[in-house]
Amino acid sequence: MRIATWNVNSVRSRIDRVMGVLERHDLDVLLLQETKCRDDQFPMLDLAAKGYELAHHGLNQWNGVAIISRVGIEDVAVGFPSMPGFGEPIAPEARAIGATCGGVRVWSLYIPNGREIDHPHYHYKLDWLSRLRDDATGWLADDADAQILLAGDWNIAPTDDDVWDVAFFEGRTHVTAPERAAFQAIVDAGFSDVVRPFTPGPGVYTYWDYTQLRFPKKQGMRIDFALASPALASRVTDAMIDREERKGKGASDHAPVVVTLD
DNA sequence: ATGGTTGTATAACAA
Repeated sequence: MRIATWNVNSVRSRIDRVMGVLERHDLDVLLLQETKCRDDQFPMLDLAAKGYELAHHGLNQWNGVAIISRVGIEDVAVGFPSMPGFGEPIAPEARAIGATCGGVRVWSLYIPNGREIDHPHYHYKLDWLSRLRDDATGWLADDADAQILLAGDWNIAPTDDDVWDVAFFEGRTHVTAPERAAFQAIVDAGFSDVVRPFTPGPGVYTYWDYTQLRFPKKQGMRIDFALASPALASRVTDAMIDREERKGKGASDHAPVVVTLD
């Protein structure tokens, strides 16, 4: 079984690349973030022809998360139970969707960006991660053998090796101590990064800004992660970051992250 | 040069 996560940055503008990623990696499950469309706008025709089912949660042009699966989609959950909204008045956001696919509970997660340190969105980001940690801790408490994958765009570089220049990020989000602590708290709850052992750093990234020729200059960030529960982590036999997908005209600014299970 | 690029509800936007 093979599962990938990818911040696609608009599924409508990149459906051909989505089909290519599914085929190239022989994916059973693809978790997407930033689909940037409502449920009724999702381009499903080619996917259905290839035997894939869809669970999508999209409300507007900004967010949107999806699960594409050819091994079934059961018990779909729109958001995790304690997930907070954002804004004034507080509005729900399409940043998490969960389902059981082929016996694995998968979550496609689009963690809030944070925008700027101490911006209201930054505090929302930390609250969002704290509530995810609390819920995920409960899932493992209910069933220590649960096979759960928390995967997506975390908008956090957990270590200095995960950014191209530490000095550049001073005073910016994604690398601050509270964000890194929030990420580590989920690791401490029992969810381990199953990709890093197969893609050791530094200099290994999943995201490159569109501007400033960041990709050809190899100036990226590792911010997309697949965190697995203990029972699922023990099944992982391989993982890779599909840097090739970032090349060429019409690429997303993120690369797919692919995990292979026994 | 608070600059560049890309997405879409084309905005005094979000990423």
